[in-house]
Amino acid sequence: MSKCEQCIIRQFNSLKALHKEDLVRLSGCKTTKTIKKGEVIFEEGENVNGVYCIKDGVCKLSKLSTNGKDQIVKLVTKGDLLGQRSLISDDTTNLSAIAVNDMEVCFIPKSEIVHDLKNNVNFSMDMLKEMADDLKLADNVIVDMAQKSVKQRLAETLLYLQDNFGEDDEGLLNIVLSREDYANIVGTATESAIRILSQFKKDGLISTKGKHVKIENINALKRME
Amino acid sequence: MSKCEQCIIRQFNSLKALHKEDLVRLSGCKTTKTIKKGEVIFEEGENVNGVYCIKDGVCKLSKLSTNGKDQIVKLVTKGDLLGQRSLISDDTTNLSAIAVNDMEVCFIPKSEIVHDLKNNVNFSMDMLKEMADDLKLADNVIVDMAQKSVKQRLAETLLYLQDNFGEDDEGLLNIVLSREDYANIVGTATESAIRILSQFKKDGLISTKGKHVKIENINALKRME
DNA sequence: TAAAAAATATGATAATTGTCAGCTATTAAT
DNA sequence: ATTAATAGCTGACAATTATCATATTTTTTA
Repeated sequence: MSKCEQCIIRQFNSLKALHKEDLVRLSGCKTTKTIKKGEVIFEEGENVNGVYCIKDGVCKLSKLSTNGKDQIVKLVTKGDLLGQRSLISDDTTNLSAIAVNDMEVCFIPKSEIVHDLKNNVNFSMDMLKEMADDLKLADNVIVDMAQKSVKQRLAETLLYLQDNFGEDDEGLLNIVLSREDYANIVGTATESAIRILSQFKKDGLISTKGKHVKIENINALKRME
Repeated sequence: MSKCEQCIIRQFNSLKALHKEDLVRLSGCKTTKTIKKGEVIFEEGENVNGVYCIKDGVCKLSKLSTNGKDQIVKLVTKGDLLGQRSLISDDTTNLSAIAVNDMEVCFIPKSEIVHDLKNNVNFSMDMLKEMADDLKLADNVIVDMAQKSVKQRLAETLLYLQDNFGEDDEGLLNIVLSREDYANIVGTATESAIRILSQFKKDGLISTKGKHVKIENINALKRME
């Protein structure tokens, strides 16, 4: 069993504010899980009762709309925490979390996190800061959803993926999403997402290799925003 | 000059977690302002350098999209705090705040709030909780923007206004917005908002008296969601 | 490996929403 | 009180996006 105090992942999230003795304590009660692509980590309305620290992989946070379609609100990845929002609000989770690829995560029980929030100002302040940053990002998403066309949102999504996940040596995006996922991120019908991606391909903005996407003309995509 | 420790407004926000001596300190450095309808409290990109506690009135938080249109992200009202997000992120504000009607607010300098955040766990935890709740609401707005029609969003907005601002003895909503404001809340063209409100009127879902709106058939509005 | 299932792709069409123009009513300014 | 400015309203039309139908390709399962 790996030890939190030796884990470098914590440097990327609020857990970095914890002291060595706290990390040792967390190590003692955390559980490490492997999650297969497509597996549900938790579902909207559930009690999560803790926080996941993502050691590897990516998952999508989505919410079912009354029209029966899933909206992906956020992609959460290596280094991020998962489940803080509902833990802090002492609420069931408002989002479902589903693995986009194989993941490795550590689950830390709620009581431990609450203990540290109450006893370590640096930790709670860092968590507060993360939350404030998330809120700013969410505001930006709201504005994009409300004011931009599907084409613009899809272009932005591609740039976002490039920025956040990078590309491999062939230039292919380091994250693979289904067309349905793309549609659920930009909030459109799957057919519309497919159509626009095809158009982008025709126009030389992107190319594809199987399900992998490569950005060919980043400036043209940026100009669409 | 009124005193924070005697002000009942603080019961409605995180300031309730402060102790009497802290409130006395805040009283000494806060400034009370009257803001006229339409006045700008702060603008996107500015340094706010503190938090506003809203004693009376309503303001809209909006963001300018690249297409030149304003998107109203949130309405902030009596009892709410304003400016926490950017204070905590130590960032310029991402939103503009404009008074929807005449307001009375108290401005508390950043240094004071930061002092209390670091020294009063109850205060920082409450702030964290507020932020988490805001994030949940923002997620809901994202899903609505992405998945619902303009008509559905407008119906929801009317119900939201009814819930949050109530109605007077004639049944008129206790908040008056321009058609442009309605459009900027739901993220549509002003003409579209006008058209749909007219349709709602024809269908007997609402009635209007000048700029005041009255909800006539709440169930029909709810059924649209 | 063959069959079944799922994902991707594309066309046709309908529904929704945006844009532009012009007009009326209301509010503000002189 | 009159004029100017703003807000509200409506029609016509264009653009965007959703829906439904149907191939085709890819992936999964037996």
